[in-house]
Amino acid sequence: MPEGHSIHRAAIDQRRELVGDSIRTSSPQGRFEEVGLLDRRVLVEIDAWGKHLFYRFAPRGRARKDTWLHVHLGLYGGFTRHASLPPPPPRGAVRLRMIGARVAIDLAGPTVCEVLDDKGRAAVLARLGPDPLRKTRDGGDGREAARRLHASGRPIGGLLLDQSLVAGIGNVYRAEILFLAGIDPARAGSELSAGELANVWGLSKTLLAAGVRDGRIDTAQFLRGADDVEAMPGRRGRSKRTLVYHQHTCRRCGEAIRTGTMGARTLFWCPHCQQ
DNA sequence: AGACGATGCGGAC
DNA sequence: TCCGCCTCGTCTT
Repeated sequence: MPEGHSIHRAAIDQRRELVGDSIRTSSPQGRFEEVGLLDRRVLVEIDAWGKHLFYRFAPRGRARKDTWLHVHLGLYGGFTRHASLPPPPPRGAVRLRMIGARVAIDLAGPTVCEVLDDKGRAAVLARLGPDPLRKTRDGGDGREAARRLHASGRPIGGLLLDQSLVAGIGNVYRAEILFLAGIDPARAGSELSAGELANVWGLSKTLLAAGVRDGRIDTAQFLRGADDVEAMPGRRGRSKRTLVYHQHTCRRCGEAIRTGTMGARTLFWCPHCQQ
């Protein structure tokens, strides 16, 4: 489920159906102990930054300050939407259930589900680099991201997973971005030209935005002649189409795709197309 | 019934 | 560098 595109997709969908409502919150599974702090507050905004979601709740009673719900899905977290109210009994381990006036949303398996004040939220944001899916704070032209990537002598394949440099890219997109950019993942960030860094940023924007639009990862659409790439079986019906991630043969040149570990994750690349 | 893996990441060593 | 978190569909026994 979760690279940056899934998070922004969830923000868009939930914004439409939850924002403006007074939300009933509960933790059926019981592992979210602060859940009562949010109950019956009005949800006024949902914001996504990289792989993080922030839900802003209006003050209740005499309180003055907004309260933020911070969610990070981690590796296997996910949302389930219930269109009919009241929602059916929770299925599986539901950490948080939010019931609005129109829909109910269940959250299961997140790495992070916590209540934050403004300060706490700012501290999370301070650890994140620019997000190519955002239009402000250098989500714009990518100069800040290029600066951060260029400042490191570590391999670009690892840098793209470092959320403090660029926020939102995960293991699938890093492989696809570097393939389409024609960059060998082992090259140092400091070694990349301004043009290459601009290209990495542009591809990050383009590929992630397509992921938001499509509701899945489909990078095969960006390589001419790769229309026949087969969709990989996905866990929840959604399947992805990739050019190098979990592929054996290069779609462009036919060379065998190489695999290795970089940034503690499996990296896929084409030794011929990525120099 | 049990093992395994997955688009993530912080913390211990 | 490795472990553990904590979830669940799929595959194996």
